Amino acid sequence: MTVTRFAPSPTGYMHIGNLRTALYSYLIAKHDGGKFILRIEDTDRERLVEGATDIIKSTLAITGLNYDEGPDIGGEHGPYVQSERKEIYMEYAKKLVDMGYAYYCFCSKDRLEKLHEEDSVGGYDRHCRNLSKEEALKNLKAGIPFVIRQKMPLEGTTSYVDSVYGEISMDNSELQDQILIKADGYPTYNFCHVVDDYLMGITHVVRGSEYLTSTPKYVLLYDAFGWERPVYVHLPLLMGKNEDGSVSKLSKRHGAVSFQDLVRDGYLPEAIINYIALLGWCPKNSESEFFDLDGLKAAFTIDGVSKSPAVFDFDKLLWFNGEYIHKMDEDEFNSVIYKFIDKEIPENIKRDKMLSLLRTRISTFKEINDKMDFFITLPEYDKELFLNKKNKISDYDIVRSVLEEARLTLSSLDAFDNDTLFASLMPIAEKLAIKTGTLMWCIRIAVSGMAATPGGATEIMEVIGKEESLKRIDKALSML
RNA sequence: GGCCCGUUGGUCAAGCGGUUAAGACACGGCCCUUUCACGGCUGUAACAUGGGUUCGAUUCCCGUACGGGUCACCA
Repeated sequence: MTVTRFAPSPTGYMHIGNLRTALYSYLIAKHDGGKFILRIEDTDRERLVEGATDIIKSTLAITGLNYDEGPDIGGEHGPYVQSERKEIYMEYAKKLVDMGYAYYCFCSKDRLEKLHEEDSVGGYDRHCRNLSKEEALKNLKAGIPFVIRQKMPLEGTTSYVDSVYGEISMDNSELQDQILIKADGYPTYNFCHVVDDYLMGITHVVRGSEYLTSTPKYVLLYDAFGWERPVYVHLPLLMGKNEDGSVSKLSKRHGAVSFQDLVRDGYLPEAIINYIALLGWCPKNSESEFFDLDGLKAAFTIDGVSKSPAVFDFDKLLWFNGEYIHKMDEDEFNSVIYKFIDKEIPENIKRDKMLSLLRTRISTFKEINDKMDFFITLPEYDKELFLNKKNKISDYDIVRSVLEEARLTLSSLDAFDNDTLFASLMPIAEKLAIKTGTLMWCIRIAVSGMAATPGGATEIMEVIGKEESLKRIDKALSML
């Protein structure tokens, strides 16, 4: 059975690149009807951020990436938080020492720093690699702080097969004797993820391609223990476009790059998932770009994963989001949008009508505020706005005639819905011998103060009501 | 700098030895229309570069350039 995991570090918010990794990991498991595990990698006690785990869990819950095993819900391979598994790692590290694949190192941090200064290339000089057992034991007994390092082969090469990048080979001389257990007794990522992946039965290790060159070290660990190596699936990185046109790893300076930022800005989780699924992966035989989670589960295969880094395109996300919003039904939309409306809506305004006008014209929920402003208060505008070449309005005489006629008609109306308004106003066009467009243009400008509006003149009037409509027409008349 | 990986329009990308080199976003035009949006139609725009291999290379191999990643008691 395919078993994958998402193993984030609780160091803050949920970066969109992390989310994509989680998504792909989930999809690889679920495409095969396998299991998806959540594991919290909190061995860096200094970078720990309170609440970060909750953000991870809530993000997975909101996006529907439900895990079969993990913190809270448990499972047969628990615990799922690495800090609670501390002893396990030490046990395995000692095993490695006994087998000759690792060793105790008593070098102080000061010594290492000095080493680093002297040798600009960096790296550890393997000072303690050949310490005798007796010496090591003596140091241990004396209570000298230690770390445990992996003993890399000095010669030869190590290679493995990645399922997206193919065979990766590294000269063993490139491999540092990396630290497995830190001086504080906690394991490093380099070690504990291998132990956990093995213990938890992970069959496919899915992660960003920044691990491509360190994986030989992990593979060596599997080999040392005699464990079967997992399938590696390294993902191309997500990039952001810089102002100067260059690209670099997607980060905060590129804008809203966390899931919660995006949600706060009015993006739909479904749209975010749909968009990032397509960043670095392409379905086979695709006719549509729209996928919900079930669709992705069915379509996702590793051979569709791309090797080259992908630039995160906010424009396309925006488009996706708009499409998702436009597809929502009104009730659904209305139940979500109120959270984003940050101003009072006056009594005279027909709220539902206004929202339905706006719904198909926004791409994020947040846009609702700016777009509904003119309903609430008439913007300042110049009377030149009435002049319009296409409608053959070149002077204000015709505008005045239209508005005076419209005012007369409107003030006698009882019903003020779109159909009634349209039917009542149309005769004016005939009377003044002008086109519908010309007629409505004048009225729309008067009641909106804008050249481009959501909805036509009569729709806008229905929303703002009779009194306000007349007031705005009077205002226009007084300007002319 | 060493090592690893990558390179198809501005962006995401299909392609996997012979194609008029798809499609989507963005951009331009036209149509629809009481403006805008939606929708429909349409246009501009790409195989980094030099060598091979081959009857034939975007596709395979090598070099170069460019881009990215990595060289932590971070993950």
